[in-house]
Amino acid sequence: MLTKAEQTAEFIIQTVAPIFNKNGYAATSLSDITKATGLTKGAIYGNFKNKEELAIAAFKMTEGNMIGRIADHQSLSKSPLEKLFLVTDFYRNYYNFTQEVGGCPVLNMGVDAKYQVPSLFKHVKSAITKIQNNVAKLIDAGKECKEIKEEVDSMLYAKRLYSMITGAIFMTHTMEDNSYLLETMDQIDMMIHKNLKR
Amino acid sequence: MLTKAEQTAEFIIQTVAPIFNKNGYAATSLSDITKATGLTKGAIYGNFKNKEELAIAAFKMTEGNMIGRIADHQSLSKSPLEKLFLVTDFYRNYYNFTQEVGGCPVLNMGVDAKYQVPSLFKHVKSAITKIQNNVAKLIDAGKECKEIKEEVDSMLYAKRLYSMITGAIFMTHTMEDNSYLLETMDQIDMMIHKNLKR
DNA sequence: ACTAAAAAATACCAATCGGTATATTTTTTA
DNA sequence: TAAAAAATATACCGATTGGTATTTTTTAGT
Repeated sequence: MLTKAEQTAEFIIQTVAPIFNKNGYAATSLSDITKATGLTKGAIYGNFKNKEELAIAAFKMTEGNMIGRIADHQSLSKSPLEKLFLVTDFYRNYYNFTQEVGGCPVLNMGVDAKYQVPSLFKHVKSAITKIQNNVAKLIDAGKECKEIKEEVDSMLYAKRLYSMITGAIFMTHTMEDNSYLLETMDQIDMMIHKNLKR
Repeated sequence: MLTKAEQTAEFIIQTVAPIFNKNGYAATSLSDITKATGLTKGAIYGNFKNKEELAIAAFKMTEGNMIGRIADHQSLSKSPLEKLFLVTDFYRNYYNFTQEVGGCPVLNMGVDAKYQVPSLFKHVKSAITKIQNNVAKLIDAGKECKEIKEEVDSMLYAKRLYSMITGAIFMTHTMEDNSYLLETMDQIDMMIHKNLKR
């Protein structure tokens, strides 16, 4: 059973994560946080050391949630190649998903935290590495079961894939036009068919 | 001849642009601005209505500078197809360029200003539209002089190109690894050869 | 060189910032 | 159910925020 404090901490994180994600670290004030949660500074600082630690906790929660969703979606198929297509399939609905949480956490915090909150920025880098490695491993597994060409450079394609996806996320969000995301996923699917598939 | 005020305004913009670009709008304080310029608030507010107007002026300057550099680089060739390759060539050196000015202004401000400074965000969108239209026009010109296939959708490819470039910029900056930018430019060059070139 | 106008510096404003020490309330445990 | 412990609220801190009114300095025109 969770203690009261653990419940509160979880509640604060859930409430505050989209605010940090939307507004960025500096533009999210303690009063924004108390107003949104309905709690006082006492409760916030009783559960978190400071604003920075709270922002990190919030990002880690959102990151975990996101990676979990991708993993869940991938589990729809056993085939590595199919799982790759499920990745693009996941990102086809990403605009809706990210609007719930105030934009893409990796993109937003990657830009926001870089020069402002190095401790948080490290977590962004690690999140990217995780997602990228997941794709690389998928490609390797695809080679092993003869679905994917032996000669493809899995890391090169993992980087390509995630780089393209992130670009599409940025464009869709700033141009407020989902077609960037959809067209890029089509393009990636084509790439998988042409360059990866055996 | 420029008046004193015009000189000062220009100096303030030049000094302050990289700071806004690096730190974002909210995290750039008036005291950051006075410290960097060596001027007082009186001088700042004598030349700009407020922080917001200054941030916009700073972005417009950086944007103009950037678009100018792309245009200059394109003028190295008369051929539309060659100009397309010069675009990717430009972005191969983009990591160095952006480190001077504290990161990519379009990317940074696109993320930073979206929910914070709508007036500034509009300018980011317009900057993207300009660059994208420039690429689309290049493709159209390429069709006209028979360098590029008649059937290619110029807008689709302009969006693809800029989306991929932006993704690579983000990845290179947050992973602090220039290979994303270089590999993406290789990939785009390949795409031009295979899908656009006649 | 003198003067009017423009520009920049100074001094100040209320509001808000992140954070803390203390008091109060709510849980938990005995 | 009473006491101990944990969690939350209150009240406060100095520093800084963006912005302005006023004074001083500098520039430009004669």
